[in-house]
Amino acid sequence: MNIGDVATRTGLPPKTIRYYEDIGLVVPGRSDNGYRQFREQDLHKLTFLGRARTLGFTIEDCRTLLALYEDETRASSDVKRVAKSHLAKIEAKITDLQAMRDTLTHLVDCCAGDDRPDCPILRDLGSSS
Amino acid sequence: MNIGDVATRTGLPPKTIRYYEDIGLVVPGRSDNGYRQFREQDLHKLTFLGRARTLGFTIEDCRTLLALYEDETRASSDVKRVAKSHLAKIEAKITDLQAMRDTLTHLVDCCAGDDRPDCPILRDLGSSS
DNA sequence: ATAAAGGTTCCAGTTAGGGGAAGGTCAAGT
DNA sequence: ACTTGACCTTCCCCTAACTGGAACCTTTAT
Repeated sequence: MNIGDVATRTGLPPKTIRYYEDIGLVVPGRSDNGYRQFREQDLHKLTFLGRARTLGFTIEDCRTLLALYEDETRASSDVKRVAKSHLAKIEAKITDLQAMRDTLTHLVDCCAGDDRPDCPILRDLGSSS
Repeated sequence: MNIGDVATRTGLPPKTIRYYEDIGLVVPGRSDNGYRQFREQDLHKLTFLGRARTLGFTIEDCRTLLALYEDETRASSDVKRVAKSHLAKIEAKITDLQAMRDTLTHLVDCCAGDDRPDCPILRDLGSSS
């Protein structure tokens, strides 16, 4: 299977697939003409990667998860640890963003948004707090 | 005032302050020895930048906001527009992260996390859905 | 005199790819 | 047989917003 077909079937852009080969996440074979040749196994791995990335795992997380995925003797606790650590980061980010949102919402609500120059948003940004 | 003092008073690292000069957000003077000399006005601008960045505005947003801040004749609606656009992006990100969190939470809850290899997390990642 | 603490510039690296150039290959149509 | 267009290849530069480090200079304290 050529890279275009893999791209279609996994939903990943060809560029991304080549990148994943570059950093050693997949190792497709090569045809005589130099084209990459993907097997079902590669496709499966790439699908795995796409799904993990959708869930916000970093590439390094993906590398770890992929190794666990391929290790038939792994302990599920190892996987759970990675997932929980990632989950904690996501929750921290959500908390951060919510704080930003709350502050900004308040400021936006306070701003008249008309032709006059007076603006509570700028007033807040200009204060040291 | 030297960069170190400015760093202390604004909470921004010296590296960041130099970077902001590089990209033209502040233009401190120079002493005979080549050291940057910051005035109160620069300090004020940097504080503004620090606060705006804390609220997640991009550097380009900051550039816009700073220009509005310095323009005594701006319309508050211009500021409000930038803020609302940023707010929308923040809310989109929160929604994204919440979806990730919900999926991951579910998966983590389903995983025994023991010595056995069976793991719903990997099972999910491996499936095309 | 010397050493520590501060300042300077410049270069490289970070994430996870995206854009685009220059060129080789393959299948179809004329 | 030739050409066209779609596909593939490698290569290099670009992104955001800094951070780290090297090599070097200046000021301050001992």
